[in-house]
Formats: sequence, C-alpha cells, structure tokens
Amino acid sequence: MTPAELSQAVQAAVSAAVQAGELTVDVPEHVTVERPKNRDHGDYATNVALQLAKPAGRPPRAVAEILAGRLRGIGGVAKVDIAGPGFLNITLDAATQGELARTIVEAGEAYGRNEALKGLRINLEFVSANPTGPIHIGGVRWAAVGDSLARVLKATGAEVSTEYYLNDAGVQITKFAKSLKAAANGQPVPEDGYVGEYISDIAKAVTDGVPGVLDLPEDEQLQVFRTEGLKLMVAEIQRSMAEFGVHFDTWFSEQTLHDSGAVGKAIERLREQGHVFDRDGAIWLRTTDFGDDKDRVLIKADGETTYFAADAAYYLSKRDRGAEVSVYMLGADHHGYVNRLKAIAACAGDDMDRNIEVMIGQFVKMLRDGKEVRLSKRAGNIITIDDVIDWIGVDAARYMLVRQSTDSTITIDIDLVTSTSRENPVYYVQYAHARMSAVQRNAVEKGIVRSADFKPELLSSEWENDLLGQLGEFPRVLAKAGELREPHHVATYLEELARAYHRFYDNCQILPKGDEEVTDLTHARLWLADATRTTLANGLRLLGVSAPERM
RNA sequence: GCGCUCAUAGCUCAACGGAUAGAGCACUUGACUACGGAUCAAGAGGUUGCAGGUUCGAAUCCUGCUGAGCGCACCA
Repeated sequence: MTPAELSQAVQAAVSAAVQAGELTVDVPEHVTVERPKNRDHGDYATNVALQLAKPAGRPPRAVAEILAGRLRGIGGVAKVDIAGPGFLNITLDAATQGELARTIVEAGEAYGRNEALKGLRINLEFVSANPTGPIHIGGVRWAAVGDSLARVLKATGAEVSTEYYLNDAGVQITKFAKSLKAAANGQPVPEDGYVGEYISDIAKAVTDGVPGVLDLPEDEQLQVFRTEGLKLMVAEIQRSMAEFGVHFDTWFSEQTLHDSGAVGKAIERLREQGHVFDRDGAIWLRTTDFGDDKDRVLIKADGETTYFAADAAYYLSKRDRGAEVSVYMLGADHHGYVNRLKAIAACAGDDMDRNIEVMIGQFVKMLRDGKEVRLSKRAGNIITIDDVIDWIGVDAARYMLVRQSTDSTITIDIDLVTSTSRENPVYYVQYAHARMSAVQRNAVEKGIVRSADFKPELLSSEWENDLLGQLGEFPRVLAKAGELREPHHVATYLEELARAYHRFYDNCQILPKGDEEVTDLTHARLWLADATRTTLANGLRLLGVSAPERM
C-alpha cells in the first residue's frame, strides 16, 4: 500500500464516520499521513483527529477513538494506536508494506511520477547571464537548480518549457565588442571594458574567421566584432551548458523583441489596459497600482526604449507562446525586480499571484585560504562553469549546487572542494546504486533469476520496513519539490534512501553465501533491492546526476 | 531612511505547523577469511540570534529587536 492510498483510506474513514452521524464536520480534502521519525509510532501516523477536533466540537482523543475503529477494518492495516494528544499511529502488515516493492519495480522509470501539477504550462527561465563572458559560478548554481527543477516539474505532470534570455541588445554588448576590437588591435582595454583570456581568444577567432577585418573602417570593424563575437560567445555558453547536462528549449534573443516591433506592441497592449501614461516627455507604466514602489519608464524622453520595456514585451511573449505560469529564477541582487515584474503581469490583466512567479536565490560565496574571493567578470577574476567541472566533475558539481535550498548562500572553499571532493554526499547515493548493481551482477553469475513468485510478507525486519517506508515517500517528495519549486528536497530524500539501503544491506544478506540455498527470502530481497535501485536511479536522473553501475 | 532575503551542532547543511530538531565532515570507540569498507554500529556535540504573541502543538506563522547580505535610475 502506498502512502497516497493510505491517505485516501483514512479520508474515506472520516467520510464514513460523518455519514454514520458519529462526527459532524466537513470531510477534509487532503488527509496528511506521514512517516513518523520514531519507530514506536507505527509505520504511518496521521494528525487528522487533532485537526478535526475543534470543528467537530469533540476532544481530539474522542475523535481519534471514532476513527481508529474504522481504520482497523481496512484491509492491510495490522494495528491502530492512539498516542499523545490524539495522533493515530497505523501499522501495516508486512505483506501490504512489502507489496510496494513490486509496485515500484513494475513502474520502473515511471515510479515517482505523479499529477500534482497536471497540465500546467510553465515557462521556466533561468541563468540568462549576459553573453559577454563565460558562465561564472553564480550562473552555474542556477543552471543546476533550474535544470533539475524543470525535470521535477515535468515529473509532476507540468508541461515545461525552459528558456535562456540573451541580453544581446544593450550597451554591455557594445562594451564587449569594443573590448574585442581593442584586443585584436593590440590596444589597451577600453574604459568599463571586459578583460580576461577569453576576450583575446574570441578576438583571435573573429580575426581568423573574418580575414581582413582589421583593415575595415572603425565602425564596420566594431560591427563585425559585435555580431561575430556575440555568435561565438553564445556558442561557448551553449557548449558549457550542454556539457553540464543542462538543456534549454529556447534561447530567446532580446534583439528580436526590438527588431520585430514586439516592444512597441507590448506598450500598446499595456496602454489599452489603462496603465500607461505620459510625464516629463517620457512614457511610463503605472506599476505602483500593483505594489511597486515607483512607476517605471517604458520610453525615455529621448525616444529610446528601456530595458524594462523589453522585459514587458518578453513577459507578454511568454504568455502569447502559451505559458500559464512564467517562473523567473533571479539572483539576490535582482530582488528589487520582483515587484516590477509582477506588476507587468498585473498591468497586462494577468493574475500576479498565479501567472508569474519570481524566485530569488542567494549567492555563491567563494573562499580561498579562508578568505572570501571577490569575483568580477569585468575584472577578469572569475570562476567559470568549466573550472568547476574540471575540479570535481559534472556529477559532484551539480549535486553540490542542487542539494541545498536556494534561500541560503552557498559557501565554497576552493581549497577544500578540490581536495576533499570524495566527501561529497553524491558518492554516498551513487555508491548505494553501484552496490545494488553489483548484487544484480552476482545474482546473474550465480544463475539466480528474481522469481515472479514474490512473497512480500517475508520483508518483515526493521531494516526492510524502514527501506520500504522510504521508498514509499518518493512520489510525495517529488510532488512537494514541484509544488514548492525546490528540487533540493529530492537530494535530501536520496541521501535518506541511500542510508536506509546501506543499513539494509549490512544487516540483511540478499544472496546466499557459498553453498547456501536460494530461498523465498532471497527472491523477496531481490525485489526490494531492485525497487531501491529503480528509485535511486529515478531520483538521480531528476538531479542530472548519473547512476553508475560501477564506481 | 525605505524595502527584500537570511540567522539551526565546532564546520557545511536538512527538517508538509507535529511526538525525543536530523545527516555529512571533523572528534572518540568498535566491525573486513568482504553479496563492493566510497559501508555499518556506538559515543559526544543544541536554550533553533533575542523578546513577546497566535494554538492542543512553533525552528517553521505574526510583531518588535539585534546581526549579516543585497536592492532602492528617464542604467543595462
């Protein structure tokens, strides 16, 4: 029995008690059934009696008594106890619990998938770093988290489109082009220009690709460095992302918004909604109607459109392309944008609490010799995505970055991370998978084929029970991670699952030793181990981390 | 000045409003004639920044305070 099925059974028990006139309450939509930390509290516990006590006008324990009687009648429930203030502690019989292993093995790659966000069309934008240099460590965090989040959202039933917004239209690109041109001509870096080895590399690639470029007039030269340099830089970013296992469905160019007239059209649409006004020769959007602390300029007095106007056009583009929910993942230095972005949605007539979500993630702080290293792209002092991959590899890097909540800053000690990368918890999880794969190899070698005649009641030890309980949590963890947009819950879960597996492994012999006989228990444990391997692999896939058969 | 975010073991981090706040690292002590020791078992380590409030119950929600990071453009 899965936790979801048990939850429904408890809900049905409440419903039956209400119909029988034993309780007078509205039947709750969802009944919480959780895995208690303490084994003495049964396999599952529910607080439903505590929550219904007040509306029912009865003491919690009295409500619990009523429900306990009905729960005992459910098939597969071995025991129901009332504990503490009114918790219902439910113990399943071993066969009912053990059956979960079969459920998981038969579901295979589909185990864990659910419909928590069924049909929701989500546009997920992340990284979106300016294409004026390689992706640095901060962007790498959003790459790891965003890509995993996309996988999690898909697994919870959403239709997800991932997107990288290329700011290829602004003055930063002009500075980038000037920096390339200067490097190619052996001139000093222009004021506010970009420096770093990559600048001279790209400058050389441009001059190799366009022979004679240095003989062109200044302005034509600049144009070549702008278009060709941008092309090369974007290709470089795309290569890094692909190497990191991160996929974007759409690379969206800001320039196309201007070229296609989408920016002007967006302003007209907002004007029709009644939120655009003129003041001091400029055209404004009245974002203060929707919680922003000041109104924003769309077109400056000199006639130029602002970056904000492109943002508005971009939001409307996402909407026109079918997004019900636009999710933005931004760094903490952009938290000031939250209100204005949400106001764009509201000004366009959308629901700012539903159609747009802006996630703010904290920084990555780097330490070297115990001191914080200040990173700046302009100064050329950066740690790139390629550096991180070189140090510890894709698996360890992605896992490290995705396993903690984006609410907290990540502190990476450069000396420590390179010297002790083996301590990364990712190996603990991967090792569990590799260990299980080894068992399967050995089984094949001994000619043991997992029998279809599975006796789930044999999985009755505390280690097997713990492992089954953990396995049953996976769909719920995924649903939570998707709904909260927090993929780190998957990583935390996998560590707990791996721990339960390692403990099971150390305490329960799976395959016979020497000339011992193959028993029903051998087969039952192979089912359980296979279910674990399946779940570990499914979870690791969601994080973009490999599930190795050997390490 | 106004605003956003954060504060949990020595360190890095977890914890749908639930029962005795959990892991890893580091520290102490055990388990390898091995289904893979990248593991397991045991120990030690906490007034969840401070003070109130809400309730059957608060690390979690609310208020105030302290500390840290960041943001407050007709820049992009």
